[in-house]
Amino acid sequence: MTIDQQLEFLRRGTTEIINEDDLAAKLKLGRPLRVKLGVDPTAADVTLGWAVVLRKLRDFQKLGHIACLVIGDFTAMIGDPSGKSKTRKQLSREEVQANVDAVSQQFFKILDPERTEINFNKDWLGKMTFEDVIRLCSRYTVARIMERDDFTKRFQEHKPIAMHEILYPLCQGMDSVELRADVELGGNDQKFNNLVGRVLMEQYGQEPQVVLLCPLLVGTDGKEKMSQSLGNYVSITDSPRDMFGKTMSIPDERISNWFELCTDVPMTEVAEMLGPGKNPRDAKIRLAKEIVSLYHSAELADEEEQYFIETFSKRTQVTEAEEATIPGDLVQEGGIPLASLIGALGLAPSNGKARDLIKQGAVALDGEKVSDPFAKFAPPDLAGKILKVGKHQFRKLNFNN
RNA sequence: GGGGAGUUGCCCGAGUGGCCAAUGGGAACAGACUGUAAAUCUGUCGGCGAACGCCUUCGCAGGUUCGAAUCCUGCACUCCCCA
Repeated sequence: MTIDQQLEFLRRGTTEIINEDDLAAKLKLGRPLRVKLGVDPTAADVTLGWAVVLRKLRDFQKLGHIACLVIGDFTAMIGDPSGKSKTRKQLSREEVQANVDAVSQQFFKILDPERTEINFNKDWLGKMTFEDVIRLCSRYTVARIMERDDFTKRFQEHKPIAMHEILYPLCQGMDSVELRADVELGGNDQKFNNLVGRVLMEQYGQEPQVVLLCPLLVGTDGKEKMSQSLGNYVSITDSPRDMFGKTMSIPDERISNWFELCTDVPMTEVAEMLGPGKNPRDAKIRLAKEIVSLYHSAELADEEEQYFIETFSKRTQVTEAEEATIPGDLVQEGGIPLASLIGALGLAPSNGKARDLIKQGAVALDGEKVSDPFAKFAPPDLAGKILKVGKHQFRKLNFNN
């Protein structure tokens, strides 16, 4: 590949590269570049949103470069400033390692382990003395820190900003210095932090890193950015069924964006699928299949398409579902109250809510709506039946005496 | 250091002694309609209980009162102005 082709390849699915000339120059060096990506050690699941950046990192690996992951076990104490100014407790290396181990398995569904380096920023940030910290702080000004729109906004709204929070960008910048990063990848919200890295690297006599930003994937709600805490996410470890279903629930306006960021389907093809006279639903099915194929397999993707069409489009009675055993201690004279069963199986947060759901007509047994919130059933009458709660929760009941 | 304002349910926010489990909005959930889309309409939205009801919740801890989210005291935290 020529340098131009490489640039073209890397540019796909990014919002900004600061700056392209520097990147071209670095690519010309002909050596493997060190491409940094910061990782929060508390995260449990890799979401499709996170995968956007990981996939870009993989693109660099494909060109022969090295992925330098920085596990923010030190910076986790601060947490990326978001209005919660609590200092979190420091995680022990063992705790961090356990998280990292769990998450790396997911990483390597995307990344090439041979070209991945894992670092922990506690190794250098944790060793800085107070004097080092003061010297570091002297290299940056309050005004520049306050440029961060998050800080600006909170300041204007009279919301608290704790002192340690403003150290966060500096910490991340020090990571780049320590790793001698050539490139730093990040989501669009990381722009400020990553740029601080550029400034600090120059201050420490290094060539500034190139910053490459990826757009944030909007979650399944179509509004907020995808995140675990908002519950609008698809995890790359989700079952094929969930992955397919969640993808089908995104608003139409997001289809194109999801194709661009989550799949390798050429955008010209996507434009075609969404063209005039086409049903966006079909494009969405294709999208769901692409995603399932990527993290599971094409076969499973086909199966899920069938299941989806049968169950939700044609509304055919479901015959197979996750098995659930009826807890024996629910059995009482006159049968098991259905609401209690729903609560006990975790299909509703409480029995009261379960009753509400029944009243609202959200509960069915083998396709037959149950509308009496106090309905009771004898276990043998329940065994083998499919319990449906809400739009998409199904359980096949069984009972052991 | 001085003066002032504030802390309510997932979020925002009303409530200043009983009619408050606490108005309203948003979010969320369910139903109808559909393409598990959007829009719209309807309903639910602290826990337990079949129900009268009971329990827990309005920063934390005490107190006054027959009765407190509402009054008093102390503590914690936040914001503003002055230095």
